[in-house]
Amino acid sequence: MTEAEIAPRPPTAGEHEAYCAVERQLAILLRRANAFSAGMGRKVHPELDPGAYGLLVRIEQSSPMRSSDLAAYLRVGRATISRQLKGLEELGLISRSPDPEDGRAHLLALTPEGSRRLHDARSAREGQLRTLLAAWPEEDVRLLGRMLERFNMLTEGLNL
Amino acid sequence: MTEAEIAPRPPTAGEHEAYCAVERQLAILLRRANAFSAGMGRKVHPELDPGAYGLLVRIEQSSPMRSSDLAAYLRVGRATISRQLKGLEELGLISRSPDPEDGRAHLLALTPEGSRRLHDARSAREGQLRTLLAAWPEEDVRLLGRMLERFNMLTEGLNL
DNA sequence: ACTACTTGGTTGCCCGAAGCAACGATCAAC
DNA sequence: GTTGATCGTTGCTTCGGGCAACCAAGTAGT
Repeated sequence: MTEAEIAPRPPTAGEHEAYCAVERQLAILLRRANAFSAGMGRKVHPELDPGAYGLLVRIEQSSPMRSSDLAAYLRVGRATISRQLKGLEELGLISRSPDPEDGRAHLLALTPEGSRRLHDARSAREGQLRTLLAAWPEEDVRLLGRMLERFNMLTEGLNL
Repeated sequence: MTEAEIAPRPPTAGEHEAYCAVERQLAILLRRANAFSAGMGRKVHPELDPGAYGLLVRIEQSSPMRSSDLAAYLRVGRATISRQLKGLEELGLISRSPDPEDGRAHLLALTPEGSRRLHDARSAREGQLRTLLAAWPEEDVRLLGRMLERFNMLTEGLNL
């Protein structure tokens, strides 16, 4: 506890353990990510596939936006986004209008129907999370949210 | 802070906000999960695909184990596990020996080579995490690890 | 002991997600 | 105005994963 401050760079044993724990738990979570979000999405709405939910969330909070930005934000190629957006447009959940300032780009926005569906899905997911975290005190839930937010912010500007 | 204990069930406004924050950040993390673990795995070892890492971790800490248990733990079907294990066996990273107590089951274990590769990959991943979390004080890293662990434990016995 | 059901594991078939490359269309710069 | 970069879309492929069928091996019922 005393030598930690003296040596800022050498790989401390306790430091190693802390990173290793994060690495371990993150590996578990990421490995289960598919099954988890599928499980969440399945109960929310059969037709609104799990992947689409993440798109709608982002579109809502940053519309109007271009699909390239969405792709960069989610760390996937533009091709993937394009296909998923096509599906969402056919379902009438989003609209793609040409950007008046850039003839190449399209501006994305939620339709009223899309907005309604998103809010339904969100409250359903919140309900599932509520039952999952039922045993936690509210303060811990809040803390988990903050830690996840901080972690997500780290990967924001990164092209890893 | 006073009324929370009195009313254990009504959906408090602050409570709602807390769950909503977790839901939001979790959605982001899960949506990026593919790209993230792919990014981690790519730099670790080109031939050891990202999904395999999670299997090796679990096999190491719980060997000898059966593939069904592995499937249940990772929330995927036995078919998926079977295929991935076949690949790992062909690479010489794991061994599947018949269970002496149950003629149907196979017992999984890491080979020395598999153990070596796993440790290499783990320290590489820890290194990446270290650069990612470089700005965090050690205590926060530890806290993140604990919160993730608690969250993962919630989904442990669950068949969601 | 013979049959019937259950469980562990593998394989075939299919689907969805995602990357890569190529393309048309549109800016931007020189 | 020609060249180069950028935005979006589409074909092709790969990979992960679910579903169902199957075999082998336990387990239970009679």
